Amino acid sequence: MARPRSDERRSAILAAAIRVIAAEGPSAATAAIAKEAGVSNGSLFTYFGTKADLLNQLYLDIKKEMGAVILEGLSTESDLRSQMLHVWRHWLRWAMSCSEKRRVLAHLNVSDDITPETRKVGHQAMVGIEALLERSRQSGALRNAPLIFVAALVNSIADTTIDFMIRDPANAGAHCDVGFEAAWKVLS
Amino acid sequence: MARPRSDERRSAILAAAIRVIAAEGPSAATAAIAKEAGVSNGSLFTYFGTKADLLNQLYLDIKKEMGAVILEGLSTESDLRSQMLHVWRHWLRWAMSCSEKRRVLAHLNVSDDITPETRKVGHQAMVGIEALLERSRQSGALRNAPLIFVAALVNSIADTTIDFMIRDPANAGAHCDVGFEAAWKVLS
Amino acid sequence: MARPRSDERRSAILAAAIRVIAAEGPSAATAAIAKEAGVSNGSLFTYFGTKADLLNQLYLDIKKEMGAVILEGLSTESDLRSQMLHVWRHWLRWAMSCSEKRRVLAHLNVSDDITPETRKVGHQAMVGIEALLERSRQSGALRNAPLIFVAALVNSIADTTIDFMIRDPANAGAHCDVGFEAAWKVLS
Amino acid sequence: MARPRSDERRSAILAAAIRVIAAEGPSAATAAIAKEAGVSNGSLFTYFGTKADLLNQLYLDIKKEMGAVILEGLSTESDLRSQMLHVWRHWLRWAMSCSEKRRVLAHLNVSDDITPETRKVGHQAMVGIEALLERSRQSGALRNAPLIFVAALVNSIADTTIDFMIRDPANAGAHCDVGFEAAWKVLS
DNA sequence: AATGAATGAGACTTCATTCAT
DNA sequence: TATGAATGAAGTCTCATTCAT
Repeated sequence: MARPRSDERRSAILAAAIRVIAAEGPSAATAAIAKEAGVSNGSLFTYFGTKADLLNQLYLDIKKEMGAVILEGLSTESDLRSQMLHVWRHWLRWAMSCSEKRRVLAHLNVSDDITPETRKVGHQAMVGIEALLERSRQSGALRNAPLIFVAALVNSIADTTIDFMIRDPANAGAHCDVGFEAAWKVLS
Repeated sequence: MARPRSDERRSAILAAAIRVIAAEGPSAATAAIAKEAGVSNGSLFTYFGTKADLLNQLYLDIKKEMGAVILEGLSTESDLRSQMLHVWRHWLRWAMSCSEKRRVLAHLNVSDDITPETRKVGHQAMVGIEALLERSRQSGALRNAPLIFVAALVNSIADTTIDFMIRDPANAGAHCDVGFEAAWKVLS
Repeated sequence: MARPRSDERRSAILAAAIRVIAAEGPSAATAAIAKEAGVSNGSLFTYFGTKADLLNQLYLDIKKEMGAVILEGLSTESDLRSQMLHVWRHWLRWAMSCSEKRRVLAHLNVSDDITPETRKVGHQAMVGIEALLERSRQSGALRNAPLIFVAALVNSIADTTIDFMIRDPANAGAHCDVGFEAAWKVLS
Repeated sequence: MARPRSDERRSAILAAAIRVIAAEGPSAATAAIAKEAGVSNGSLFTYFGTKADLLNQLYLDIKKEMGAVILEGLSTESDLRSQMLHVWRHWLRWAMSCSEKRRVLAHLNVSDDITPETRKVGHQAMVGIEALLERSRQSGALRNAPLIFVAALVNSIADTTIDFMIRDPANAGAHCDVGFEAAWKVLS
């Protein structure tokens, strides 16, 4: 009966947080985020009870989007390498086009404000890719290492690759392929 | 005589900074660092004009130590793989035994307080390893990629490996070898 | 029709205010009171235009109830001491059983939000007792002091007595009698 | 070797707190107190770690001063009534001349910020008077009641008396005597 | 040079009150 | 009229940096 809590506002705040945190890091003031969102200082706290809350939800939002984008349109029929390549390109293309989100994610990955619980949930968003990795490494040298270790390795290779693509966009395509080469070698 | 007198104090502050920042992140208060160093609040600022200053010098210090440790005792006569393995083990062993420094480095790597200039200088500390990498990848698939890209890839693989070694010290040796396997595959 | 519709809601808010303010003091949030009353945030302000409003009305409500309870069943035929004793016991018994209201009253008695006007009206609720006091002190040592001063003295003795009864309920009866002894001595 | 922490500043803050809290209650802003003290906002917190800290120390300060003033110049040779009268007059005169301190004390007496520990220590400041009360009531009607109850009764009579003296200073002397009359009756 | 008190800009969060629904 | 989201002023406390001693 009252003005309903608006998803639009919530999203506006999250979007603003991305822009501001990408620019200033997670120590950005909530007031700055609110202002960027065109929302009052206090309003931010009706949507997110705490700054840490906002950070955690932001983390999950981005992580989930990333996980979804990566698997988008993946055909399970093609051979593994093709599937991995598909995933790889989706992944890096997303990261290139949402470089702010990626920056934010990088910041939050080392932030003490993100709870272990949140990290666990965030990890769920990546299980689809892990499954693919599991199959891909089946006959590779690392077939007996812990899967999450292998996943982390591939992830770090992707991250590094993205860094170079962003830093040197002119050769983004080439970097992307080099990165894939490296990742695939690790798996096989 | 322009430098403040006691190198000891300077070192004490840096060492304290490592402990405190490892525990609380780079947002740790300068007062906390000074206290941990057994030095007064204000004294910190005669050795480091600014908090950012302290952070930058700390970054360089650690980076340089890491670079030096890694190359320590490297014999240039053995074959490349052996040399790389030697480096790899030195590197990860150092990271394991100085986990606080590593934590700090991880924090500073994403800190906005570290200037590009500092990063460039820090990079110098790694050129020795880069030379080895250059030779190692000579006949590998990535022989035409930018060297610093390849170096970054190997670096990120090392970082990830260290994470797992610290998280699961019981299997540190195994993780170390898995990581090396991955890195070597990328190079060859 | 100028009044908002539901007296029930109004009462619910006042009752909730007693519970919340007894627990948290007069700085309790209006939102907390509304919630405790099962009423919306904003609704509170259609019944009480202002937080200070609510506090003032609450003060009067409790004061009036107290005044009424005290005189309840007072027979004007018995001798003065018996009447006073009757009043005294009613008074303290009420305070014991409504300790939240008493706490609130104690808080509001020193609150800057209660206006002089409200205090004056609240005082009216006590005139019945004052009349009895006036007769009781007729032949006492304080017969020439201002009545309201004497009333205030007796009132403060009652308050102090109640404090002890609440703090040490096991001996509430004894404390009650000691308090009466003191009050009666002041009057005679 | 640095600028020493100044007792003067500490006192200035406490004095300012008295003025501001007397006027606005204990919810007065620390910033207002600092400003009134001619001290920076943050400086207040080097002298009192917390607002509650300040309040507690303020409470003790006033309570101790009151306790000292009351006993000042008390000759133990005169008869009990004279001693009590001496005390009574000292007490009320102090309260009259330091009405702000008294207001503050009244506020803090009901504040949740004052810890039980502080209250206990504050109570110590009054033991001198309690001893006198103990002797005074020796042969009175309340000789068997708990001493602290009797003390509280006398205290509340004093408080009420002071209220009237402040409210009606023209007759302060008369009120003072009436109050004493009442208190003495309670004891005898 | 060393100390640590002083400063004051901000940070996060709360809350009385207003207003769209 | 009831609701609860929106507002923004305030409040307490922290902290990098300066400065008196």
